[in-house]
Amino acid sequence: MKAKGKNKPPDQHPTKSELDVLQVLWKNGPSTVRFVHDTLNTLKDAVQYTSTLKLMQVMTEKGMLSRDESSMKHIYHPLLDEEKTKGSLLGKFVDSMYDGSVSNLVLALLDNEKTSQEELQLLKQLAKQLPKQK
Amino acid sequence: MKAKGKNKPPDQHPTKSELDVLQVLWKNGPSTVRFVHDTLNTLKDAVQYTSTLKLMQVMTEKGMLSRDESSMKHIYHPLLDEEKTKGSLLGKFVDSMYDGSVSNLVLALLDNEKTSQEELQLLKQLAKQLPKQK
DNA sequence: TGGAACGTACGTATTTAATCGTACCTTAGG
DNA sequence: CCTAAGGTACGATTAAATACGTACGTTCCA
Repeated sequence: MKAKGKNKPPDQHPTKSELDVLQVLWKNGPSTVRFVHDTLNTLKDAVQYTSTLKLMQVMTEKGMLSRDESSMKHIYHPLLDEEKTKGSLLGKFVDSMYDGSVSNLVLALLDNEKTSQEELQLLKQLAKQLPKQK
Repeated sequence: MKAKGKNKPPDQHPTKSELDVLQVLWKNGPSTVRFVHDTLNTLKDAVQYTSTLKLMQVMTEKGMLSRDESSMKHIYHPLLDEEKTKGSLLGKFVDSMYDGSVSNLVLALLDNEKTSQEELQLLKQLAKQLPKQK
């Protein structure tokens, strides 16, 4: 037997912490709690192992993850699709921040420090041709 | 006297609800609780007036808003700058969702349903020239 | 003039995310 | 065998965001 989840409706949106866990699984494939925990805490503030364990157990109850319990070290699998999930979150973000207008978002990128010089040049070009704001 | 706030450090990031309030103030200028409440609840799930009132009072304590109490109907002013606040939130979003890569975000927009046909055409053009992912 | 309509003040309940501590298994090695 | 290392299970706690109810003040006009 493998990949045994508590089959609940895989609905709701992940929280910030849950998204962090999902990112690790999407990027590295099904993993143990230990792996996810170590990966996240190399770069972050550091949290107890049991906190990560609990988080992932709760996510499993919520139907976001399933797990393979066949071996002692459980392997967790993401049940949410990366593209769909991110697409949905992006949509919500655009709605609440930019009035649902992708054009507005692109314009905002022009002023954002995350945007590289190279990207900036291209965006400026694009901006000139963008349709009027919704 | 006017615009009296409890002068606290105007730091931290707004929550979802707080952002909603700020959006109304940024868009319409300083307003009463009544106006903000009605504006938000025309389009949303509906919450009690006192909930909005309390939220805005708490935001004032946090230093996100100041208020003019000279008339009975208090007028609330946003203390956070719209561009700076949104820019910061956008940066965090790009970091947690797209590895800090604006290019990745733009690519994601190609598949998002919020993107109009018109915008889509332009984005496709842009995408071809985007720098390699970070 | 009195009461409906509309405001604010404020204590508090509810919910949920996030974090731990502790108890208890399993396994490999000396 | 027995114990240290490393897992899992689970109850409990903390902190913050949300959401109300109730008390009470002001205004205006029927």
